Amino acid sequence: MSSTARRATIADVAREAGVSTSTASVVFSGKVNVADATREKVLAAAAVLGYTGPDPRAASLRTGRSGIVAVVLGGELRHAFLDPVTTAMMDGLSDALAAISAGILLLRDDPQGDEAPPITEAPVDAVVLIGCSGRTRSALETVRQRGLPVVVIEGDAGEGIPQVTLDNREASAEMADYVCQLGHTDVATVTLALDAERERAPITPARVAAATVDVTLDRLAGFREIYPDAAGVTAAASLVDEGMIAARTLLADDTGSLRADRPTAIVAQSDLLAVGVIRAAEELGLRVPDDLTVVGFDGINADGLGSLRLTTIAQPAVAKGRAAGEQVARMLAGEPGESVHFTCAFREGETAAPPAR
Amino acid sequence: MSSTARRATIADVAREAGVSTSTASVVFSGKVNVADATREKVLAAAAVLGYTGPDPRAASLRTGRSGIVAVVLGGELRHAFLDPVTTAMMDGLSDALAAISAGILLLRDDPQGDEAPPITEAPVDAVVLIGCSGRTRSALETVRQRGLPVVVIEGDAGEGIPQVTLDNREASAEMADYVCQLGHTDVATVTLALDAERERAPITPARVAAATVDVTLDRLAGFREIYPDAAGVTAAASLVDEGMIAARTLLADDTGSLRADRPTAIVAQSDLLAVGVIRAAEELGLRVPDDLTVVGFDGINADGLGSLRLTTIAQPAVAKGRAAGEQVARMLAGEPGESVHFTCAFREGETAAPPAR
DNA sequence: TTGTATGCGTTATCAT
DNA sequence: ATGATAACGCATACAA
Repeated sequence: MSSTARRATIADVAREAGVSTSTASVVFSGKVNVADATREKVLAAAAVLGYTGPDPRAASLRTGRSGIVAVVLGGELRHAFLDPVTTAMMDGLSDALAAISAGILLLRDDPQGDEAPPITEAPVDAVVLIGCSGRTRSALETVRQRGLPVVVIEGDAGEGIPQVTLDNREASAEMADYVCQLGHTDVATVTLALDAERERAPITPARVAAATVDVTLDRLAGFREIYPDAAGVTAAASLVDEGMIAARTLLADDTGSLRADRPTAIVAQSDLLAVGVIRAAEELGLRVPDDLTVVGFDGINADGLGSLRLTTIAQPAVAKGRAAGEQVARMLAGEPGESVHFTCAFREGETAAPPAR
Repeated sequence: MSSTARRATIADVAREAGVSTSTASVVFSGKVNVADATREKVLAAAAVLGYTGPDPRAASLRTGRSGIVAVVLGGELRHAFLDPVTTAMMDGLSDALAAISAGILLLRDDPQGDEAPPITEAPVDAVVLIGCSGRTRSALETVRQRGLPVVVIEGDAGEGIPQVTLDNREASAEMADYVCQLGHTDVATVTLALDAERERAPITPARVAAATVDVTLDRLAGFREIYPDAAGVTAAASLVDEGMIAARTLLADDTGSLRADRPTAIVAQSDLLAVGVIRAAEELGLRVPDDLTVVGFDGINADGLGSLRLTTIAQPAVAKGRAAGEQVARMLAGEPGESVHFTCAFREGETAAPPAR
């Protein structure tokens, strides 16, 4: 606990051991052969001085590598942990990054006061963006100029940046078509947030025009291919509670009683939202799917539905994360990064049926 | 894209601007007053050269700070993301760390091949350990010798390391006592993992003696205060599926039919496990709480129970995470860290009742 | 196999 | 308000 004494450096160790600093350095990095005798000497000296290995800060300045990959998440970190799709992607990502033994630095997207964006101040080797808003773009520009590899999951980061994408539009259209085939003409949608404001409100052309979240727009566009004029509401986040709030505005009036003009089907942009919609519908006395068809998106095997299985579109979330990690690994190895495209799969459940009326 | 050209450094910028490097540096750090005119010159030069601000690696070597706090999680990262208690703690932690604008570096506990432990090679300012096994101890020693602040959540890291603790034993005893008061004499427990092996097996004195996970041991000890001889099974992780597996071994025989000597109550060490126990019990034709009392631990408002509310012990998980973050902040500010102790609160639900027999 | 020399890009101290 | 200088601690090219 001699806190005043300067910590021992590799130079100290070398001196103590009676060797040169480069020899001592090599003992710890193990990149060059060292005679057993000298190694012992160095290790002994290190033990004496309480030297615990190279300082990561100095090493990273020297080598230009920190072994850290930043993952920038849109919205608050707490949402990230609460969203099953995000956790699944993190799962795949951490798996792929473990292969190059890189750590994951969690960074948030938001402004965080008036300070410089954290990405620009963190010693990272690469950056993975997950569903980030336009606000991140400028910080991203900085990162790119520094020559760091960048991969984007579900978003367009501009020219030459490898993306991991999903066929959101096509899959959404397929789902809407399924609902249409069932005979529904009166359909509404509950979407994810349109922008960083995350406002809960009916969808209007003006709001769509000003939207910045591609996922939301793409899924909405697919839905609109089949139902161009359908009503919709935006949720503030992909949460069960948000689905409930949205559903109430679609199904009931201000007094809480069912509206006569309520839709016979609701297409939610996420499974969590769909679960919320179902829960709210049941609270209002509607049976699913008899009185109301509800479909989701993601395929996360949501809990909380009792024995009902949600009709949804399954996306390969873990694979997306892994793909992003693999591209980072490639780029770090000097190879060019490539965009990777994934497709969803329709998954029939028990929450959709022909309309009663 | 002039990839061959060396990236501009602050020295280049200074030269271009016709000022000294220290002046240029100060323009970017903003720590000292600079004449507006010179600032403009420097910024202009930076723009010309495509200089995007100080290199974080060099800055962190110089200042000794990287703005990164490592969070070491026991077990696989994927489990961490799947465990509601962990995500709640991360939530509180990220909140507290945001206050000092530190990023969170996710590190796993496990051996990770034969390489050096990642903590020792990452440029971090502090370390938070969450439920780590003894294996981490040695790596931790290294970190401590480097003088980095360390805080441990639910675990003993030794001498002088601030801990964030929970009254696991007392709370478990309280819960066991509640079950006892209901009249149950035939009670079994489903525990969390005893060690890093995470074996699913009946609890034996030998296994307990060799156990390394304090949380499991403490909760078990509290339970044993009331039911010293009760049977128990360990689960591999805090997951619904694990609870189901454990429950089947307690309630049914190899052929899948109910055992005559089955318990009338099962005390699970986590809510997720309890949900699994309930699900398995229902599959076996038992009604909860009429035929079987099931209680949990954590208070996470688990989904998947239908309208049934779980009788459990609620722990302040978010507060625990926040407390850890606050201690890190304190220690980084030079003040001594303190251990913080939290207590749980019994929460009555609808999954416990007197035994039928 | 070991040693010598140099620079990675900053920022802090001190003087001006 | 600005500038000169010295570390920060290490890893590598090259020589011996």
